[in-house]
Amino acid sequence: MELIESLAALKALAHPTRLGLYRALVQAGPQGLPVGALADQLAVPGSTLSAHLRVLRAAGLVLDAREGRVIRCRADYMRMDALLAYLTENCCAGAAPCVPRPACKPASATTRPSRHETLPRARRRR
Amino acid sequence: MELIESLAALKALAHPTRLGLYRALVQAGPQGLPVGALADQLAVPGSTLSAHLRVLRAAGLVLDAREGRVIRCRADYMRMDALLAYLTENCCAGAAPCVPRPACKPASATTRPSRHETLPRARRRR
DNA sequence: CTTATATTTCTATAAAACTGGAAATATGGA
DNA sequence: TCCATATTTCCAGTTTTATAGAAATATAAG
Repeated sequence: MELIESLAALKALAHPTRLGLYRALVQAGPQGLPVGALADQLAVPGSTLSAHLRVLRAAGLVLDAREGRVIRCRADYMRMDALLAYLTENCCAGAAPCVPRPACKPASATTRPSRHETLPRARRRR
Repeated sequence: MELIESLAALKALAHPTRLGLYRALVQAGPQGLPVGALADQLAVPGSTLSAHLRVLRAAGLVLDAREGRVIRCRADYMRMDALLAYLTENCCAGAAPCVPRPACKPASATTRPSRHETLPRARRRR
C-alpha cells in the first residue's frame, strides 16, 4: 500500500463512529452486517451513517453487496493487513527485531458460516 | 490501548506531514532525529512542524528529549504495537486465522529512555 | 551580557470534516 | 401500479483542524 491509500485508511479510521463501524464489522466476521444493523448498533442517523460508510468504502476498508433491499457490509481484512504493513515498513531501519506480521485472513477457504456470531463476548485486555 | 488513545493515535497519523514525520522516525531507529533534521527532511515551516509534532507527542507516538539546543525525537514502537493490537482485536470474531502480531521492539533491549518526559514547564509571558 | 541557533507558543485566517433533515433512489411485495 | 422499507444523496450550518508569520523561550558560546 502506498502513501495515499494508507492515509485514506488512517483518516477513515480516525473517527469514533467510523472506528466503531469498522470494529463491528471486523468482529462480525466474513459475513458482515447489513447497514441497518450497523445503524441500530451505533445509534446514528441514517444520513450520517451513510456518509461515514462512504468514507470507509472509499478507503477500501469496507466492501459491500446489495442483497435485495439491504446492503451488507464487511471488513476487508487484507486492506487492514496492508495498512499495518505500511505502518511498520522499514521499522528500526530494517534492523533484526522487526518481524513481518502474519496476516489476518478472511477465513474464507475452510470456514463455514459462523453459527456463534451472536455474543460479542466480554473482552479481556492487558 | 483503549478507544480514546487509539483514536488519538489514528488521528495523529492521518495527516501526510505527520505520517511522514512518524515514518522518518521509525526508519531512523531508536536513536531518533532532532527536530531540525525533520524540518529539513519534510520541508515545512517551523511553526507548522512544531504543531504537528505536538499532535504526535500528545498521541504518545513520539517521545523526545532535549540535548542542549536540539530536541531529539524518536518513535515509541510500543505505542504503535498497542495500536496495531487494538485494530485487530477480536478480528474474525476470534476465529483461528488471526495471530497476535509480534512486537516491533527498539533494537537495543537495554535502552532506557528514562523519565524526563513532560516536565512542568514554567511559562513566562511577555 | 550579547548574540546566534533551535524550537515553541501565540494568533488569525483558511480549509476541511461532521452532522442531520429532507428529498431522492432502489428494491420487493400487494 | 402503489406502497413500504432500506439506503443514499443533497445541502447548509457548525465545528474542528491546518497553516504560517511573528514573537517568545531555551540553550550555548563569545
